[in-house]
Amino acid sequence: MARLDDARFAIQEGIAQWFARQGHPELADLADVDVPTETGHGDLTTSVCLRAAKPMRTAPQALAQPLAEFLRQSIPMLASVEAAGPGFLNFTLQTPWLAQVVNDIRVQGPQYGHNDAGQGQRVLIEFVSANPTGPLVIVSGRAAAVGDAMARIMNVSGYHADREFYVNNAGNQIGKLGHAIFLRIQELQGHIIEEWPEGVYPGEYVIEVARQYLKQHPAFVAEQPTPDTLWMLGQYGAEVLRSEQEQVLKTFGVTFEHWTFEKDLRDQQAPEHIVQRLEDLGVVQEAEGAKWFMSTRFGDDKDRVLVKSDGTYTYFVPDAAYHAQKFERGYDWVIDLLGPDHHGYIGRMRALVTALGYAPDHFDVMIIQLVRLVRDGELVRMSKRGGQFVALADLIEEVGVDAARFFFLERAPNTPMDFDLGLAELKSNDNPVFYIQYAAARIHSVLRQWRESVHAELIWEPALLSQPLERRLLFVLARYPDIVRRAALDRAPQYLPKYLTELAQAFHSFYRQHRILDEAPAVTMARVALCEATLSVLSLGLGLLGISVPEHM
RNA sequence: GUCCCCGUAGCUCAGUGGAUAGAGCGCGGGACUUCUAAUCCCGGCGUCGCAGGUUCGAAUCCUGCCGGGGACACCA
Repeated sequence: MARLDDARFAIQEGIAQWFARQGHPELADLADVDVPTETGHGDLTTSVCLRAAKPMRTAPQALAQPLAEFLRQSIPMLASVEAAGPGFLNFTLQTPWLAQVVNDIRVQGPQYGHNDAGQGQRVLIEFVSANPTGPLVIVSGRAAAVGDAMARIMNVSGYHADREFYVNNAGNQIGKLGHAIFLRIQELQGHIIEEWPEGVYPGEYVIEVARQYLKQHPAFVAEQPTPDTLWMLGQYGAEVLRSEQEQVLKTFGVTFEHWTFEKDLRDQQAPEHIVQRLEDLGVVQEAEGAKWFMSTRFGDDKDRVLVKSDGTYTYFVPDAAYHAQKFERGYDWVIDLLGPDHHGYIGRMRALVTALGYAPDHFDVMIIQLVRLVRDGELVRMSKRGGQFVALADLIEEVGVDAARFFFLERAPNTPMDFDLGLAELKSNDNPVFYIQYAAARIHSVLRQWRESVHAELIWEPALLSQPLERRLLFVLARYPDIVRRAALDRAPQYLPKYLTELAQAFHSFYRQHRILDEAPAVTMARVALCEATLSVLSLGLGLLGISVPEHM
């Protein structure tokens, strides 16, 4: 149990007791106890008097005074309880009690911040899932950073989260890729390609794939582009490109527990099965020569075609089969990270989940908005279609994994972002990643000198951490478990970068104001303990983001 | 036309129905013979797009409107 929660529960308990004594036990539910948004309103605050005044037919202030008095006397870890403003109660924690958070952090070690928000539920997070027809682009990096961080955050929040990459290696685009490879091979074998057919990838990277194929199959001669040949080349290219994507993601610190291939699902006749299953449920009808899923019955805008009049499936069918399979695999939560162009897809997929009898509110879609690259205030153009684009691999090479991940995670996933290349490259105070890492490096440096020095081993004394800047740092450290839990429940990884910036700031202020090593031994001991705790939380938090913790900078 | 997301400080953005709406950047000033100055300290009057509504209380919830972006295929 986290320290701040202990205080929160003690206060809620006290409030419940007091309301019970007033003959209103039901009002205890109104007791919110939160960290105030503004400093100067205590460590924790409640608006319960404002909420309870009406049902009790009295003024908030009339409740605040006696309740404050009661809580002051009944809750030991409180230093003060103040009635303030229109009827808020502001609580200040006893500093030595708060200082014990340093021990909590030491004792819990890597478990600090773990919480049970997920109650053991299994979660499948599907993300990136880029078509295997080219290198990963920038927005895939954003999805990778967000999906991976969400998995890490949920895994310390009582969920069992798995990461999954879905490979669309069975659709038309594979044929087009095959065609592009075929044409490139022809080029390499001396043909001149007059013009590129519509829809065939002209990207330069295809030349490399073609070259590689020829190296492995020197006898191949590109003459007739038969469907079989194009399909075979497409499969070959898809696997080469998918494998390159996997490597780039690995460099980026992102690995997947599962890779699911559309082709495997097709081979297992999953599309046939899902159509059959929907037919058995009586939610399919034929019209205009096609088979339709009556998704409007389940809240969708319009019904969706499953089987076209030419007898082939729409892309929705394999996707539907895939999502059904996710739930069948025993996941309690299915989370998809999708691009903004897919939001129309949410309604039909949720309708499907509902039709199949799974819990639609356990199907979450996080929309990952577009990323625009900016340098010196100007847009850096990227366009996959034109064959020129900025690849994720280039971005990583240019700004490094840590800066890239931090910038992607800093903002709410579902708002469009400008990625400032100039700022990310900067190894200076303006770069927020270095600001946080610098705090860790400073602590490492201090602790190194501490270990190398001659000193007595004392038990550190919490009462010695009483300076305002020490207290501020203690309080930020105590908030960490809350931040992690909220990030997990709200699916909001951006809470962590913000928190870590605050933590680094609290540390830098403290460090600038106070000496650590050349104080009286007992003071040094307490501050060393505080530094260790800070380093520990910085490391845990950066770890959840997949960002390194340097010992030197 | 229908639906979704977004409009908050010069810029980039936080903001969980609560108090005087906050950070970073930029700009100006100051601080190192001291454990890493990649740091710290000081400086913030903004129609929270507009108008209604709900509420003791709204940037936050509801309705309408304005502006920006996106989605609305028997394409994937």
